[in-house]
Amino acid sequence: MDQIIADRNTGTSTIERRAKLFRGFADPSRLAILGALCEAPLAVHEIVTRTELSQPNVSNHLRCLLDCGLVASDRDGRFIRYRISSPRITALLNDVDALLDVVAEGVEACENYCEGKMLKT
Amino acid sequence: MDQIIADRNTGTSTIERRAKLFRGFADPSRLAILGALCEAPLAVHEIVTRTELSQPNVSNHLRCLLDCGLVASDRDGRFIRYRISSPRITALLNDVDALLDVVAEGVEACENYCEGKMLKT
DNA sequence: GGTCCATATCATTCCTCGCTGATATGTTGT
DNA sequence: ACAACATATCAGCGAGGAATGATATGGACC
Repeated sequence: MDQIIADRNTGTSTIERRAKLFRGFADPSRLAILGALCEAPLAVHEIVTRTELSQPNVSNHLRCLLDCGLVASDRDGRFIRYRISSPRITALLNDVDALLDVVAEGVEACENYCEGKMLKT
Repeated sequence: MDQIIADRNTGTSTIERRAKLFRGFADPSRLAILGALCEAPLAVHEIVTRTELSQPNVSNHLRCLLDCGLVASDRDGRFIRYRISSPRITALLNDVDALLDVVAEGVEACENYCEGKMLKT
């Protein structure tokens, strides 16, 4: 718990880094995108089709995921193909599912905070 | 990606469950609390001292974490001792640190979204 | 070069959530 | 029963960010 106040000089502590990374995953749209990319690399319009999200919305989230280093992109003709940047990401998603097996009902029940937004349509 | 639209009847799809769980971790205050509890079970006032968060704030977050099943509580005299509910949680936190080793700079650089809030003081 | 398609950007709106301050509940010891 | 401490609850404020619609960029093919 020393690290709670550590890195105060750098402006971003270990905890804040963790929180920021978690935030990257804490959105249904981004999870839908990552889930689709976990199966295969996809171009933007393919992601749009599969997730049924709007194109600007997907593009915005992809930029966020790209800046965060969670996905990578390669130009492929007129398309830009996105892919998961590291197998650690799929590993993390699997761990979350494993944890959900234990705490699923609890998470559903939590109405105070973490109400969250729903995936559109 | 069929599961994106699955469970529409239940109101909560797999993706939304995942997002909700991630949200539980996507806050510096809750991460500080969980980090402290990972080392040892603690009473509320001890968490307040270590994290330097306000007492109502800690209490609110603990309620959220308790409802979500991420922590458990036992009465111990006039104290209420909180503890991590499952070793899978510490495992998840370790995975996040492992992923951070890879994408740390990227996450720091992401200014578009996920600006996040800082830990107080 | 011009048109089409794929993708990115911008401004605005709306909603969620975290923090605070005051207060309520509850438990222990005298 | 009362005093003191530990914890929980509540209303209100403020900020961050997600989605939308319109628009801009940019490569590919004729």
